[in-house]
Amino acid sequence: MGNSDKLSKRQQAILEYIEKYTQRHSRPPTIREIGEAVDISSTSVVTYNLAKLAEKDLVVREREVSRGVSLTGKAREMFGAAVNKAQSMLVRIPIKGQIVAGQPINVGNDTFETFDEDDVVELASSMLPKQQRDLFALRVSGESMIDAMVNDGDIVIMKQQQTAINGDMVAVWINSDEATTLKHFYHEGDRVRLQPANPHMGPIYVAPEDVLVQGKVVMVLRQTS
Amino acid sequence: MGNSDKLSKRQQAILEYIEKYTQRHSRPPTIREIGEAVDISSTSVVTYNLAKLAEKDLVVREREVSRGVSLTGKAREMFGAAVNKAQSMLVRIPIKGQIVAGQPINVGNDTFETFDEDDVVELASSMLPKQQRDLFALRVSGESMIDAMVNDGDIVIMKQQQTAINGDMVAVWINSDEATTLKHFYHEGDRVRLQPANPHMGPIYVAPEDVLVQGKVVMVLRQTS
DNA sequence: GTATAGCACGAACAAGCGTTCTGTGTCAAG
DNA sequence: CTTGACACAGAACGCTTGTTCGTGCTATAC
Repeated sequence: MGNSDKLSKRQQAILEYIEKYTQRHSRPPTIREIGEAVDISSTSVVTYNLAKLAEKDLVVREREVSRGVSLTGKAREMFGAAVNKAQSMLVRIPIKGQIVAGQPINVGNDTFETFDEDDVVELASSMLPKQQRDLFALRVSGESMIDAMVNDGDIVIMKQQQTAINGDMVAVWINSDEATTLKHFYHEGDRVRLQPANPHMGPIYVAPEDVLVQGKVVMVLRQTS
Repeated sequence: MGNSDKLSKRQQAILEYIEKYTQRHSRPPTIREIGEAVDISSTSVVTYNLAKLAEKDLVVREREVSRGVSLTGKAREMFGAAVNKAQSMLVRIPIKGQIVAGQPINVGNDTFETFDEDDVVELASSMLPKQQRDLFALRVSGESMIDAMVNDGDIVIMKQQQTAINGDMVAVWINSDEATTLKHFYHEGDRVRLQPANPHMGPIYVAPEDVLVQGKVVMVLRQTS
């Protein structure tokens, strides 16, 4: 509010330099480095401007500590920079292969610990369920999952489990059909109802011993560009 | 290979301390801070151990620079920490509202600079196109996008643009229908073909002046748990 | 004309911090 | 028993880095 909230050009440049330097060097700059970068020849002028930025809650300073300057969350949001909070970490999920209608999912006994760079999906932990163990990804091959509104080429993030509770979207192998399908799973008395995600389509009913739950779907991703 | 690859307990503790301190303070520790933390009373012993860790490609040192120590990627992977590579940053995309069939998308002229924490999608930059300006998210309301295999509740990540090239998945407003739809866009002579993503459904044809491209879809997200 | 605030500057100083030097102890190998 | 490698230790030093002080210029308010 008012003129006091405006930043001088020098102050704006200082903030940008701190952000860029910290990203690049994994540590904040010194007072002298800031001065050199924004064309201030005196360390006391840098200190004066940092004090002003601290008043505006854009930097935090620690006295008599080398490189004791950091940007506040408010400052980082000014840049639209990705704010890496403790709970929003990147999670890398291996793409274990493909999901194809005519064969069961092969997730094997791999421990997912060594995998190629090309075969991972990176997601923010905030987008995933709390329990992030046993996650893997499969890429859909073919049009057989369209009733689940999952297209050829989509990526399905799954949690490895062999049971389902009502409403779970699961990958099931149906023995009698020799097919894998993605559907919402419901126990109904002595049979299992498999409900497509597409509300215009009807369910199918199978004997419990005819289905094998191969995993629970936690997310579907479609990249269109 | 052999004993020389093993870390001493001191060296292991030093790496862990550097990692933890850097996460917590947004800057690396000093030689003296490391010494205090792992019970080494002499700065020269810390320096000696850091030199050993550098030989093993676990830290990088910069000479005669305060806090000039950082962990290598190899060291971070040892902890199973999320590896934040330069190209894999978290990007936060605001959820600007809903996409509903009977009204055009309202993205307004907002600059996306202030938004609630609850209304963002966090994604790895590796999952997004190179050009990440002008991205926003909309949550789908209703079943009108089912021909695009997009379900009620799905999140659509869009890029703000008003033109389309052939094959782009776009959100278009059709004046004569008074409807928003998501379809693949093709110029065909003097008309526009809008092709549903569901391969079992046929295209619609509209006059170019009857459609308004409101954005290009770059990703669709469905959370099922 | 005076006072105040904002912004700038150089110099000096103080504290932080990394490097170097010298010395010691332990252990394994010869 | 000797030697060499490894790990450790304290002290001193030198450089890096942050703080303080005094000064100057401009704009604004009274």
